[in-house]
Amino acid sequence: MTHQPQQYRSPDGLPVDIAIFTITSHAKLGNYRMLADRRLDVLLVRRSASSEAFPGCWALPGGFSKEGETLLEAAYRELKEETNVDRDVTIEQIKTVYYPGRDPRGWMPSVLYCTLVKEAYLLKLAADTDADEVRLFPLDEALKMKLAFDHNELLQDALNYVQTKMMTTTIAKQFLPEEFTIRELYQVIQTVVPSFEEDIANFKRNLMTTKARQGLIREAVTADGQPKTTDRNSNRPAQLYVYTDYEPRISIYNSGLF
Amino acid sequence: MTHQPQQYRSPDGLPVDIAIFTITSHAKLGNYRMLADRRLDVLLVRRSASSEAFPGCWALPGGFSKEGETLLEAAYRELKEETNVDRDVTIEQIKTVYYPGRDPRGWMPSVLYCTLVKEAYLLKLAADTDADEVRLFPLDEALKMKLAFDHNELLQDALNYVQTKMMTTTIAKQFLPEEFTIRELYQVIQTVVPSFEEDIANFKRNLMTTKARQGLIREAVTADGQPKTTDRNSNRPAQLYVYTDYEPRISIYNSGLF
DNA sequence: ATAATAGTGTCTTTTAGACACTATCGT
DNA sequence: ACGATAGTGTCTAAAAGACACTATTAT
Repeated sequence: MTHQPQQYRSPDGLPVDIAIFTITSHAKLGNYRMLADRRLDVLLVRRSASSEAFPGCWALPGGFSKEGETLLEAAYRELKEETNVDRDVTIEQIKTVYYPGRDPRGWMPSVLYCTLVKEAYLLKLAADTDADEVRLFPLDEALKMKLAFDHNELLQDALNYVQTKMMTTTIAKQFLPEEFTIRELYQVIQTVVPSFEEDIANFKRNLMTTKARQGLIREAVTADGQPKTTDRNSNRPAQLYVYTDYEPRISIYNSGLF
Repeated sequence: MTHQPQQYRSPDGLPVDIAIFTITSHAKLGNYRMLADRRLDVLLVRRSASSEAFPGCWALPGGFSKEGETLLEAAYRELKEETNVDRDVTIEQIKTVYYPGRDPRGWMPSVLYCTLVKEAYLLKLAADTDADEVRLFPLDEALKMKLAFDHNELLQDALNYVQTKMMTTTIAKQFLPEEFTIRELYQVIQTVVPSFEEDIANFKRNLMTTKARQGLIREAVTADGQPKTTDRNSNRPAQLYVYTDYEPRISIYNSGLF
């Protein structure tokens, strides 16, 4: 990389880190079709053994934004480099950290992003990459590890952000297929925010029939207008739903605390 | 791809901009004590006529973070430099922008912060500074001006952030005295989020008696345990309240849309 | 008495929560 | 018939919303 001498010499990019979350499914054994267990995972990469700082440590993926590239573009590039995901995923900026001593090597801010990726998009990951270099960790496990730099804090910040957004926006859709069942929606919310608990019958009614949430999701229908169902979670088919583009401005799943 | 050691020298700071909001009071004329009108204002500074970029333009205050200083410390320093406020105010980070061509002079990201300052803290501002260089603008006016750089967008982002937080957290307290009336609280919310409208009698009842919001604010009492009142807004004294440290995790003022 | 804000009371509708119950399907 | 999930119905309690009413104070 070349640069012009200036009053202060500066890089043409900024360091960008990204927390890539996914929900993995773990089928239960049994004679009947049952709901899979689900778990929140985060993708970490291992720093090379010859790294100057934190060699061999697991860390959030990241890199420098390049000349002519926005920060968000750099985040998308990182995502693609690590997971080969090059699809319609949303990436959001969480925060920027910079304080003296953050990196033993000197000046090193970091702009933290996060994204929620459907499990299906990551199927190739296991096949294509060396699991000793890039892999998904269960979130609670990752939080207990000693990550490089201040990545434990960054990961916690990202988690808090996602949990808040999960209860106040429709980001659950990023973890769900286009068409999903009420139970799947409920399960996604609970996987991200375990303290969310509600009678599922009431959950459905509150979601579908109260004024403030009317139109948040609607029933999926086939080409000829018939209700669309799936039997992927149970023998008895269940109604599918889709999100509309309505974004309520409060906690969208109940009107009290969660 | 993780961070590479840098091959180039770099600045030891980052540019920091700060949106400083306040609510100004404007007393109405009349023979009786009346509630003041309130308005949301933002502080802007004028760039010098000899600036290389955007000379003479109004802009959000900002500057570079210094060596040995965190970004947040830099934001506090900026706040003090512009307003002489050196008190218990909260400053929050909103976002970081960086994209090619943002600054005609070259590399220029910006880390945007915002803060809410009580009007009382800014009383000296008018006296101490040249109003042609630093002054408060009504927010709607500021949004219509042609500000330097991308500060129109930054200001809008800051406003959106504050509006969202106003409805989902207790930041209203940053605009209020320690002890305030229900009406003052209501007025602050409405000043920041004009679409918030509610029968004030119901507002009070919902705030004080519903389970999810129980304990959010409580009645102020004197040393001997008597209810504390004020007559600053009306001839009839009104009960004062204080915030507790309870932070509900939903829209805290009603359970529907706002 | 009046103007202004503070505060109470009551009635109706909507929403929340608990929980028992029925339905469907593959094995 | 059974296991599992899907979905319905009903009763009670809590909350929201509309709105009329009373209270307090300086002038």
